[in-house]
Amino acid sequence: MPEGHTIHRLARQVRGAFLGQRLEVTSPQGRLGGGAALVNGRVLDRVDAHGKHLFLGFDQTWVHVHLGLFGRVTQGAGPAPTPQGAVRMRLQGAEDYLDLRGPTVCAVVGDADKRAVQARLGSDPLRSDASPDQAFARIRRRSTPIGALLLDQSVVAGVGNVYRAELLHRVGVWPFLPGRSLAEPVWHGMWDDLTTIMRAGVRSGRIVTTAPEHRSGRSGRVRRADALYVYGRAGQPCRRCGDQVRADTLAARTLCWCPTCQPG
DNA sequence: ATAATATGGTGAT
DNA sequence: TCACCCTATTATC
Repeated sequence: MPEGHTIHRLARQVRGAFLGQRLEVTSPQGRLGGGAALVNGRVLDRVDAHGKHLFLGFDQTWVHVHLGLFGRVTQGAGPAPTPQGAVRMRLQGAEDYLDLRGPTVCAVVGDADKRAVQARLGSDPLRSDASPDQAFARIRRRSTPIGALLLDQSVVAGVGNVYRAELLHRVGVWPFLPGRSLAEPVWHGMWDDLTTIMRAGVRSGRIVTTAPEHRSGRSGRVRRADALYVYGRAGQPCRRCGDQVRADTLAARTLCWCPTCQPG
């Protein structure tokens, strides 16, 4: 679930259900620990998403959330039921409640801490203040493969293993191309495409990158097996050219790519 | 029942 | 590069 689109969608969801409300904030199974008392009973006045980080604002005091690989959020109507499993944070608003489980980060922080986190993050294609030029400046001074730089959150914030693989395939870029060898027009094409597919992800709540002509099912909802070009498809035929999708480890994660569509 | 796996990240070696 | 944290789902005995 959690790449940048998930976090921005979550931010939208939290704004819709809780913004402007005085919230009951509790931490049934720890994590927020005593921090819950610092924001409990206060008004949620801002919700900010940057890359994979979410910040819930209570007048300069923030709850910093990072879902990591396993984090999940459930929201429901009415008063919250007895917590099931390890609920790390629970919000109770006027009409809805929200439970957070399995996050890598869930902590109450100040303004300065929030700024420090964001200072470490690169441009987020889903934010209005995003700068593709800043990202490119960081890419072009590295010899690291572009496939690794895309996962580096200080270069581009919000890209995960699925968007990395799908973007590289859609734009036909060789994953091992050194950052400094990436031509500027190619980067701008990548940025635009990334913005498109990530915005679509926020809208639909899932990652779908295939064009209709590359799906087996012609109509209706896009089937799970039809949604992606290469991610998770090692050894299977490329949807575009039929060549075998291969898998390599890049930046400590498995990257699937097509040697024909993405030549070196 | 147990193991492996996963869309993430940090800190030690 | 590895160990480790966090959890749910799927695969394998």
